[in-house]
Amino acid sequence: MNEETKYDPHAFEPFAVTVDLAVFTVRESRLHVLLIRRGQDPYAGAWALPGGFILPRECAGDAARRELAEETGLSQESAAALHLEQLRTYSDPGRDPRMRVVSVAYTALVPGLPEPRGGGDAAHAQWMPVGGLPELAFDHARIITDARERIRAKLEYTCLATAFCPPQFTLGELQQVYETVWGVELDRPNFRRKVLASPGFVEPVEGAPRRTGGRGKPAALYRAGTAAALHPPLLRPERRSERRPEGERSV
Amino acid sequence: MNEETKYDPHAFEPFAVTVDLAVFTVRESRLHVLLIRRGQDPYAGAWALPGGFILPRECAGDAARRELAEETGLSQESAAALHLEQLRTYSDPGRDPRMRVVSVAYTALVPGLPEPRGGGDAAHAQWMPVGGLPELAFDHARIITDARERIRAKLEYTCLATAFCPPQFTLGELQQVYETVWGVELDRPNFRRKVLASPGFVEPVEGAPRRTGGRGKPAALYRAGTAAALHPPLLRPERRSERRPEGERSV
DNA sequence: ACCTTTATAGTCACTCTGACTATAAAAAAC
DNA sequence: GTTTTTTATAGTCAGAGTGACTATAAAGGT
Repeated sequence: MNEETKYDPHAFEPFAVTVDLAVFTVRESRLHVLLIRRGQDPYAGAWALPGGFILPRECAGDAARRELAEETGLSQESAAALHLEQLRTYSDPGRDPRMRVVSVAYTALVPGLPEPRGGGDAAHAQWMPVGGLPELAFDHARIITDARERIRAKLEYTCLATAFCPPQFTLGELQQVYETVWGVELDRPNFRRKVLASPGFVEPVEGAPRRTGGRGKPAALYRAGTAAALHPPLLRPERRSERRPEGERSV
Repeated sequence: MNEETKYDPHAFEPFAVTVDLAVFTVRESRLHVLLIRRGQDPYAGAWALPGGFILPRECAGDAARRELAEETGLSQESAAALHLEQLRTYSDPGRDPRMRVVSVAYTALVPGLPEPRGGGDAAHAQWMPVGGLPELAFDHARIITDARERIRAKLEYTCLATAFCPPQFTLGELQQVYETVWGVELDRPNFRRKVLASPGFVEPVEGAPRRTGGRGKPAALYRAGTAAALHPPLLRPERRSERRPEGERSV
């Protein structure tokens, strides 16, 4: 920042700085986002992303973890273990009708099961499928759109998908994550081959295979590996069809 | 944001919100970043990224464009044409010793030539090679590190590299961008083959080939294509060696 | 003229990928 | 209890993509 010639704290109206959280999970083969119902104006009664003000001695990431713990009833420790990633900052002057609010949006991915139960803010927290969301407060619909696109892209070249899975999971469950987030069907043997060929993506668990509700042959269990990036990347099939038609090639 | 239970503008010390700009260019096969010398404390005399406060009725992106135009002497129009991308927001409570400053960092890529000349803030603006930067003010060294990593990654799967090139460029120049940003040497025929096979990455210009300072065979000229994403991606060679050794494969 | 330099064309083996077939092991249907 | 269905896993094959490399073309330098 170059405040040298412009620094005058009174020359500017105060900015409020908040965090917003786009927390996603996969349930019943559908992507869900965590929403809360607003109790006050503006947008009283509307659904909104969880979030809140950054405290004076707190960075945005800490604020996001704190809000997430508060509003989902998660313990501070399990919130600390979550995959939380800064998405981007929304600063449109009109995005909050009351005052100038700049919001740093974060994305978190959680395994399917945990129901948001909660003390305090979590009273009205609820998972909603991202298809057919209601009207959302502020620019939160935009934030969700951006977050979804970010997740879609990151599944291609990172190991992020395991963040949607419980500590132990089958390759079928991992494939469901990809299929749900990308909205495509993938060939099972090919998916398996690529995942297992990506070093550090998943590691086999030596325990017994699971079967529980499953109708077919029991699947082997895996846990998330240590790698963060995926090489080679797992490209989504759609994009391949953006290929230029034959004969149009340059030179 | 969930201000419903917490909204009290006086409960929080005011936050200042700024933008910081990490503007890169490739000169003489080295990546350079645009820095300005600070005239005032804190960090008087130190080098810093250009940037400044967001105005009351301005979003962060507009502020970034305005500051960039002011501090590089670019016209507002050419600044509007630049590739400007939000990097991330830095909100550490101690990052500015004077007060709580949250800064939204942006990355911009410009073609090699334009020397920052400037009215106003630009008086002390200068391109500095990213290898061996001096001590920087605030957390700006961190911002530059993050920005470089972002650019390195985006060259793989987007057409971003053309933003470093003038309107017309040779494939050799484009390759230099990759080699400079990635810090690797690439095989020229293979690079050529991959770029031309990526639909919409570059388009041939029908004019005469250039030769100017060149010592060898004149190269054909290209301009940036219309595509934003690169399929298939141009993976940097380093990462391939992260491959897991033979025999360690799961299952 | 020759050498050097850069651009461009092409080759070849290897890998990766998508599409597909086959087999195994469980639950559900009969 | 046998058959059918379902899911997991193994394997095959052709085509695309890639790295390493060779060859030729067209300029400037000596």
